[in-house]
Amino acid sequence: MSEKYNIKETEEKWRKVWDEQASFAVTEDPNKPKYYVLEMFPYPSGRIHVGHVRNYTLGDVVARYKKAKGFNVMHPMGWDAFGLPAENAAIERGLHPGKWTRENIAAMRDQLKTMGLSIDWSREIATCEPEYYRHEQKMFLKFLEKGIAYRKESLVNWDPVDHTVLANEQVIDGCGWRTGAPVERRKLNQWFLKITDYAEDLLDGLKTLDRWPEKVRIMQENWIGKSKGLQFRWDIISPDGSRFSNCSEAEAGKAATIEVYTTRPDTLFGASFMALAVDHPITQKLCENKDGFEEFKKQCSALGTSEAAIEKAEKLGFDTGYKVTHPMLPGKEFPIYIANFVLMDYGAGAIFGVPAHDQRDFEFAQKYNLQILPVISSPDDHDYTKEAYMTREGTIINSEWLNGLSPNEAINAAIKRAEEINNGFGTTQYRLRDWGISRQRYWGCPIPIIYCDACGPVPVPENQLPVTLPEDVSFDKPGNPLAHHPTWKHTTCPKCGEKATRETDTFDTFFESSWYQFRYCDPHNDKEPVAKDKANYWLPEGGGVEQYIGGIEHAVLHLLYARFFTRAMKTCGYVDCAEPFEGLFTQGMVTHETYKDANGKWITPAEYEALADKSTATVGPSIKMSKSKKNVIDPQDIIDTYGADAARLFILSDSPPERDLEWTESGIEGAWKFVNKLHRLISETAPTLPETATPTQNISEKAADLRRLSHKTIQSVEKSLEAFAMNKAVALIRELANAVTAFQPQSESDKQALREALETLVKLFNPMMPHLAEECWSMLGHDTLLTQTSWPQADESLLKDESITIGVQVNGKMRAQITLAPDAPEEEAKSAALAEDNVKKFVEGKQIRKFIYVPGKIVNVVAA
RNA sequence: GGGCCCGUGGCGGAAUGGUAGACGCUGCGGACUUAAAAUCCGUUGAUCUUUCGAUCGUGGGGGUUCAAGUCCCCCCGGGCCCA
Repeated sequence: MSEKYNIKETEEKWRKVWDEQASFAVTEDPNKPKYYVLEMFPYPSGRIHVGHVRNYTLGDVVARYKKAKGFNVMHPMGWDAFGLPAENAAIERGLHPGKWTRENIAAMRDQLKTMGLSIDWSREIATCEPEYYRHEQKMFLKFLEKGIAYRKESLVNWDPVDHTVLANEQVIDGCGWRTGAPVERRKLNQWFLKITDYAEDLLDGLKTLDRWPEKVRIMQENWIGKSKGLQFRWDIISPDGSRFSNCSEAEAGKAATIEVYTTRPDTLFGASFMALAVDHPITQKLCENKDGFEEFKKQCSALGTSEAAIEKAEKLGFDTGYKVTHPMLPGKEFPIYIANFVLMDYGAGAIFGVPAHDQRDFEFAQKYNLQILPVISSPDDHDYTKEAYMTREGTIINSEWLNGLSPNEAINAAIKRAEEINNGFGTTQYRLRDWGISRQRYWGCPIPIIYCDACGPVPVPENQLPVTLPEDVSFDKPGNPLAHHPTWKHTTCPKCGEKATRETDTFDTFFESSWYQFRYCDPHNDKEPVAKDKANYWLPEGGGVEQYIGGIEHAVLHLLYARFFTRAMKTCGYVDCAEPFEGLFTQGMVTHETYKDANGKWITPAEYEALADKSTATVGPSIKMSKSKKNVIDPQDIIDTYGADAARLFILSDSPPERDLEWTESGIEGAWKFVNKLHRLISETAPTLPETATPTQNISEKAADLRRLSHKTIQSVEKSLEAFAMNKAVALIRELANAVTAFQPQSESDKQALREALETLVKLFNPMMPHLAEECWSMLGHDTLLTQTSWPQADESLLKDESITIGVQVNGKMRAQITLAPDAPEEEAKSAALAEDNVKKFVEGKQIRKFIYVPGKIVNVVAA
């Protein structure tokens, strides 16, 4: 009767139809509410992985559902196409990064297309193409004009073997990831964006993002790290007891001072040393000609620049021999050290050490035998000889006029006193640093600047944009191929016409992903990044991407940069939007069990399955898929074997999307079985159904039940999808499918109810399994596309049950069940409950003290 | 050290303070089949009980409530972020 479902053929058929009819192409339509669904775009590594499948399936469910609900949905896709892996491929395999990238894009586009995503492919972008990056060069120059971009010297991680700059994540245990050589700290001139100017606004904006996970907002808040503190001065004393002066002759005699910033002025009196950054302006003065200082400087530079590395490293200091006087304790002096854990970039590059209340200071004090004086008595007998007490709870002690206060009171009191004696002032600081955007790389967007000996850095004139990358590059030499290129960087100064050279650095690739949400609105505009009217339709003032979806790993950097960039673009008049992403969802990872063979070597799931004797192998925990652990599943194999719909269904059904999903063979098989079951159900039933699903009078009890379930399921699936609970939506759909399977129509009206149930079912599973849904819709006799059909409307009158079974408790324990109308009066519930044998049994001989009845929910008889 | 999240059957997971375990996977029993696969039906928290049913049960301990997986306090374990 019914043929086996040919998944591959059918899925291909419908994708072709959608494609030919441009079902997902979208334009601005002022008569429809818009809905912008965006998933974080992929890096074109060459093949999609299961994480992509999860990400894009989630987005597609939202996009298809919202489309059916009548929204004008934009669901675009593109490629985060610049980045280091392309250069690595060039070095390892001799492929040009551009060729490698574009081939990968083509391959991955084909793969993504087999997933059946409702994407408007006409909006596809690739950030490595001049059509894209020319606009960010223009924007950069505009930022420069507005003071949002600037140039300054800054520290980088330098690989002395490769002669190259390393990102923090390329520094492993203080060594270059490729060469293994100890990394050095170096100073380079680099370009920065003034994200710190927006720190307060970025913080304020977080409060409006009520459709973001709390966790991400907290992470960003911590990253911005607003703190109130005290900035004040300490006087320097020379080793011979005279007041030190680094001032000019004219000012000689005045004491030199060090500006210090602290968030913990409450611990002021616990100070026992002062520590300066190696590159603090005064450091060189204090250490001139001191034995061992140059050696110490080298040690510090070997540490690299990442906070994590500094945190882990042993705390080392160099004693300058100078002292400082405590501004609040006249006559009290402390040694000045240069310390490896103090960075010029943080605070003022100078700290006063309070070993009892800061862990780094504590470690430092132990090493150099400095006093550890507690100035807060902890409520819980803290052992000050073991570690620092950093909590802001307790009472201030050993602190003169601060004694007896709480730490928070003491902070205010200390600031007040410093201001009174004109020694300092209360101030706000941010942990957030300006965004360094220079990368010494080839495969990125060239920074459009020309350096002229006479004129300095000069912007590339607009008519010479875009500055494109040269194609003929070699990766034979270490370092940046742009810098080695024989001709590319040589040009003339746009101002004076003399010989000049181009900036050979390129932008950090976070630059591209900071504004792509705007580019999708107007992807082929060659005049400007985005036309204002299009931007204002999709991303208006006070609106953003309705649903953005991606991994939690981008919680801070990408999302913060994009929020900043949006503001910078607004400042420059490009757009009116303030917050780019209104709704954010962060999905969990996809994990898989790990396997080791008898020799303790990692083996793949397939190799494990193929073992003759599985007991020789060990099965490890289910962890994030990684090539090194070999627990990777290739989604293409899955789609080829089970079809896109089954892959999508499985990914949605087993776990809530925010949690980790464990990939299992039995899970994907279960999904595949359900796909086939639905197909069988509809292909067998469809021919027996009447043409209309008009509900009729006098229908059977069972048909009425089925109708109620159909309509209740519409409502509950809708609710689940709105709440991003895709796993629950799938469960509800399975329930309806089970009810439909069990339903045996006896009459014409039964069959109409059945048609209604089936059509509802198909519409409801369409967002999850779109190919199958389209096929079933067609089998049900429709010649219009389901993709263009609206979401079913739940009939209010069918959402209520005529009778309902509720539990009866006696003293809070379940004893029986009664069935009555949902709105039955208390008297009726009481008599029904007390008539139950099992209730009688437990009430017998007792007095009913209380009778609780929550209509439609529960009865509780309290008896004693 | 601080902040946030999580802990429910053999497993993934459901449960506006109101019948804990929906839905699925696995297992077990059965139907169909020469046989198997596929499919379909039944069953599947533990213990006790012939049945009806009873007792226990959401990491542990306390509390609030007629009623707690859910709310509050303490503890244990795991994860993430910040120090």
